[in-house]
Amino acid sequence: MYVCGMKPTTIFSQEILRGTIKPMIIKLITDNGRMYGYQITQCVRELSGERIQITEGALYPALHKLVADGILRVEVETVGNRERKYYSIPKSGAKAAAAKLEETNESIGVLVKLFGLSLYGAE
Amino acid sequence: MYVCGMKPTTIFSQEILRGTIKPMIIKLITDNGRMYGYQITQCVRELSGERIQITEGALYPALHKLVADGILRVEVETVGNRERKYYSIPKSGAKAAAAKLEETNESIGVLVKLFGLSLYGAE
DNA sequence: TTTTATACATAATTTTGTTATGTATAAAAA
DNA sequence: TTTTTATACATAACAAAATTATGTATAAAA
Repeated sequence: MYVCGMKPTTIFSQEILRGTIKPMIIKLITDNGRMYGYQITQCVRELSGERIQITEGALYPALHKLVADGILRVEVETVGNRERKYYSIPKSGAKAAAAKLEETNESIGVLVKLFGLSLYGAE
Repeated sequence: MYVCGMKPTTIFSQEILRGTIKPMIIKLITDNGRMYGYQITQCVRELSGERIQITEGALYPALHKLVADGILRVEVETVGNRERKYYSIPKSGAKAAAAKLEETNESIGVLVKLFGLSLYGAE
């Protein structure tokens, strides 16, 4: 599980992340079925080895945009006494979500090539 | 050599590129010794399989910023009757340039991991 | 009882890009 | 021969997408 309080120990370029937040959200929800906003930030934080902290100012507008675009659907639930907004991918958004991920994967592949890294399985 | 007029045939996310222009410039100049602006745009275009077209509005401010930061040095040359500004990495900027590339590589590595791709040689 | 964590949200500002515009030379196409 | 395309630089207006700051509210831990 996620352990809080750890500080990033390695260098990381926040700027590279510009444009990756929405794809990341789609990726996580594709993999996990449904997630709520705060959970997404913690999940990304953990998966990135404490390197990426998605800020609220970026997260919530991104989620709202994805819902407006029909790629995500939202369901409100009250847990304890607190509100949670669970996001998932509706059938009607599955195709767009998959296309976005495909596009993102290819773009990362191009970056990998340009910077001289090697992507396992790439031609 | 570069052949003009080809149109991108594959999907590509321009947004993913946000933040990658300066690292790309550093990478290309590190590899090639010295380059001028227009040459950089064509090189990136070719290496990316016609997917990435760096616009002048992004390129020149980025180059000027890198010079201002001491990471690049510029030398003006007249070729034919036209001006070229060659950029290279001065000894005094080598460390910062290498650090920036290292940071970029690690960031791309994190993206690769988050999106479930595999980087050859990664642990 | 104060701080930290959870959970949402928006407004002001900054960063970083695109699009449009500008100057100028050289080569290719109509 | 004239127009278009390519080369080569640059900046200004605008848009997108982030950070930072602020706000509300509950729950748990220090």
